[in-house]
Amino acid sequence: MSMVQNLGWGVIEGGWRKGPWTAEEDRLLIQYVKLYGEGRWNNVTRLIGLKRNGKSCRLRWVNYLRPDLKRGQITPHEESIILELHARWGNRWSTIARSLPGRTDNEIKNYWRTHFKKKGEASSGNPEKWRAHLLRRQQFHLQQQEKQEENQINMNKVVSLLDESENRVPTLAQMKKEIIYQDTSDDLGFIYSMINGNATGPEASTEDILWEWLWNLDDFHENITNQHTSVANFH
DNA sequence: AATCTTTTCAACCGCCGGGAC
DNA sequence: CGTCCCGGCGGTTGAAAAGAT
Repeated sequence: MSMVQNLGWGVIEGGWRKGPWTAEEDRLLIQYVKLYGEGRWNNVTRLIGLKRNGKSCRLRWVNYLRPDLKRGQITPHEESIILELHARWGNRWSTIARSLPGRTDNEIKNYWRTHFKKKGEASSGNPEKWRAHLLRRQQFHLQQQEKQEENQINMNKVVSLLDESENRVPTLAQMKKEIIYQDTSDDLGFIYSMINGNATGPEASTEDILWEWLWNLDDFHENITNQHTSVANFH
């Protein structure tokens, strides 16, 4: 096996790079898609000079770089869809993924395996862990709600600004920038501080009630997001 | 603070089906 | 026909992150 120059992670094997992608490699792949579109992945090396085989490039694009990907934690709503469709289809991850816009089969597969694979991991066998899981998510979504309310306030500012000054484009662009910045700030540190602080769970409340509550939060979140999008598109 | 254990998830692999030649 | 190439799928891996001791 003289072709293999290094068995370690992220180094050259037989002329192709493998392992985790660098920012520069991502840049090149994005450049490729911009110039030549998605597909024909084995042309990437020839046309852009990225030393990755076609399969690796495709995977990186569809699972990570695609701009229509929805990042961040799986929502309770999404989780319920995953559970429902998995019950119906089994491990047909790509089929399931088609019902979850912005989520990849890989992501769903990982999620299901880590949360529901082992018998009783979360659901029946290990109530403490399951409750901790629900609590963590509950706190997350509460925080999410606060963030969205903040954004709502900013959005109102934008709207009133729009009303006042008919054609002040630069000001509006500035506000948009501000909102987008807040929207994408992805600091999860608060979750842990909240858990450490007052982590006495929703004691004997039945799961069903909690679920319903989480669903409402989720719907609220989606509402706000949609409003935000429609304003952002209105420039 | 240090080390050992567990979990997560990005990226790999082999396999397969479809289309081009 | 065959066979070669590509892309898509699902299972698996192991480095890094998180958690436990």
